[in-house]
Amino acid sequence: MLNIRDIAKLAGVSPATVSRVINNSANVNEEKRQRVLEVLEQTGYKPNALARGLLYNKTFTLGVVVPDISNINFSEFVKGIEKEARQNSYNIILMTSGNEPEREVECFEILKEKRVDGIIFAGTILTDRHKQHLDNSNIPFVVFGQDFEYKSLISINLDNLKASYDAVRYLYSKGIKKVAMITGPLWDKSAGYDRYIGFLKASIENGINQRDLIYKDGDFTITSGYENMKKILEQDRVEAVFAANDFMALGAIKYLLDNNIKVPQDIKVVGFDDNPIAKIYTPSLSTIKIDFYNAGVLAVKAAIKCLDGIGDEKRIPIEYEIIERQSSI
Amino acid sequence: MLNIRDIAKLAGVSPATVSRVINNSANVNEEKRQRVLEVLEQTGYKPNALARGLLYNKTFTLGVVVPDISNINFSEFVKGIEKEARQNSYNIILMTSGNEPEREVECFEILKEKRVDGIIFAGTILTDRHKQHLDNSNIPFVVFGQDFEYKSLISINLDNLKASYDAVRYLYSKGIKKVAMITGPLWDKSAGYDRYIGFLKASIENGINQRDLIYKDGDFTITSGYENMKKILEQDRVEAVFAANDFMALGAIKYLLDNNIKVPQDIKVVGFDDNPIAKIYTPSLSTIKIDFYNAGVLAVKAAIKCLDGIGDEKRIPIEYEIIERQSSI
DNA sequence: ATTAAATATGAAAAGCTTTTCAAGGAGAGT
DNA sequence: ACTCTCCTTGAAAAGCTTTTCATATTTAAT
Repeated sequence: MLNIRDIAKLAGVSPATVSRVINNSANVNEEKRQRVLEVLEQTGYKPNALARGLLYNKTFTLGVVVPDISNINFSEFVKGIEKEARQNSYNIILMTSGNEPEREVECFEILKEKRVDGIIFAGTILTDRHKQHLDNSNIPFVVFGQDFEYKSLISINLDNLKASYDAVRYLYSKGIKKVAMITGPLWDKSAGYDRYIGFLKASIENGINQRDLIYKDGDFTITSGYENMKKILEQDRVEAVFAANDFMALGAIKYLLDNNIKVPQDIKVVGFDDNPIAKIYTPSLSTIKIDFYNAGVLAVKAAIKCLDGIGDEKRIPIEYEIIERQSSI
Repeated sequence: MLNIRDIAKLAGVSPATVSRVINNSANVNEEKRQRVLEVLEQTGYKPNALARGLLYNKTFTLGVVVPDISNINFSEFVKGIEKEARQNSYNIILMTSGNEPEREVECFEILKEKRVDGIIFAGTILTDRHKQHLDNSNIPFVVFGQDFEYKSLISINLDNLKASYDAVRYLYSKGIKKVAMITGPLWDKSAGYDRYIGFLKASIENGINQRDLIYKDGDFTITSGYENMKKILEQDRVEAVFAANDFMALGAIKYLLDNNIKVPQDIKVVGFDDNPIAKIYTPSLSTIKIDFYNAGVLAVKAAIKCLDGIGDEKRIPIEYEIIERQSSI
């Protein structure tokens, strides 16, 4: 591949002059300028971003670490990131972690080697190894998903507790006596846990005794929604079910339909996430919609502001919205 | 951020020695080695990949250009790419083109600047500007989606015509008299066009007169499936509908159910893509499953082989499979 | 016509790592 | 004791671009 010396030789000028033409950084004799432009055009020469990055100590690259890009939430998130990054002439290096803390830290180290200007990380937990890495790194960090407080971390997060609380309150407001829940795994500080607590709070506020509450913990899969719905019905005849994500809600509906229980007439169902399926399914599924695309945009904006040294918001909230569809009317 | 000179100073050795320790490239006095390792550990130093890349003329980075990452097909594709790249210690720079040729070429130019080792491109058309770029670039190129023949391009593609032909034949084999189709946009050489031709071929082979064939062109959205199903029924009472993708198939089913037409008893429906929704929907949707994840894996394998100078397959086929579900039983 | 100012241009250094080359030191063999 | 090897180690160059600095040339001004 050609370098700037080659171009200079072809145009009969010095590398400095070529650089000046490319970057419009100083006056160049018009005739020479034309000669250089012509050579650039003919050769399709592009300056080596590695050399530039080395010089400026800046790569115009952001690292993005998500658990799984094929999850629609994260692909929307990444889409927002890519769009906003592009508009600010940044590119993104995309890495997936499978939600494994070890691999997450591995990603950080590789991104550090590649000298990305910032890292956007969708993760659930901050282990000591994460923190150790952060301590040794001065790369701006934006964390999405959990409400982390650690040094100069910027965190973008959804108030899962409140969103879940609102969803359950919405069901009670329809005159439901008792709402059951299919939760996600209840790790401390996880999104699934907060959603469960929101459910708890709303239920207690509606006069349900905590002992009488019905909830089963699933694992966010359709199958677990199906099976936990079964378990719930074996235990009690409830009027509404709130699931910690849409897949489990759809699994639950599937079980109900398979057993000739009408949704929403007999049992109302509300999910969480607004998966594209929610809209299409019959009956369409009421759910909490989170704008992951916008979250991605905000993450990039925060990262760029941080590395440009302007602005210093540390906590950025994500908007959500209850979408009412057939499953809970 | 620290550089290798700083580490050398801290450990009381020369940069060369630090380099030797990091890369295990030569014998180093054990005592010094320990000192260096200790400093590395304490500082969390990582060598600058830009400098390395400059030296070796190699970045261990692949460029990936897809139309839209939030499309499940492409996110599966990218997932496969990322996994296989990682296993070969490559990273990926992800860019989205929105299927706009101008932006695609823009992406190529940025990726060239960043000196990626190879480019994987999911696109539909090869304009003159694409070709001009390719002529000026010696970066290995893997194109996914269309059967491109241009210089040293490697192309990974699905035989859309044959897949569609098989799907329609499958419907006729069920004793259907006439199959209607909801096509995608019929640009020349596009996937949508090939799927239409496959439908044509299978229909003619089953004795349908081309004049009597019913097909409506949609735009791959659910809405267009819904509306085109209506148009088809206004024209003729068909027994089966083949849609060029699952979204349109689901839109069609929705229209049928809304109008009390039973699927599959009254009308059978087959889609294309095996969108995750296809499996979950009631009735579940028969479709053509394409392994996009594996396509991504193969793309990376081909790219790496090419840039390592081993192997030189130019055409790599993608496997597909008819998945029979409730909508066509 | 002469000096000051402005314009244009190239050489060189910086940014960071790796590898080659040369040299120093230690150990072994005669 | 001397020479030959082998092992260690550091200096320096290469990879590419940009910017500063100094030089050369032209223009303007007196």
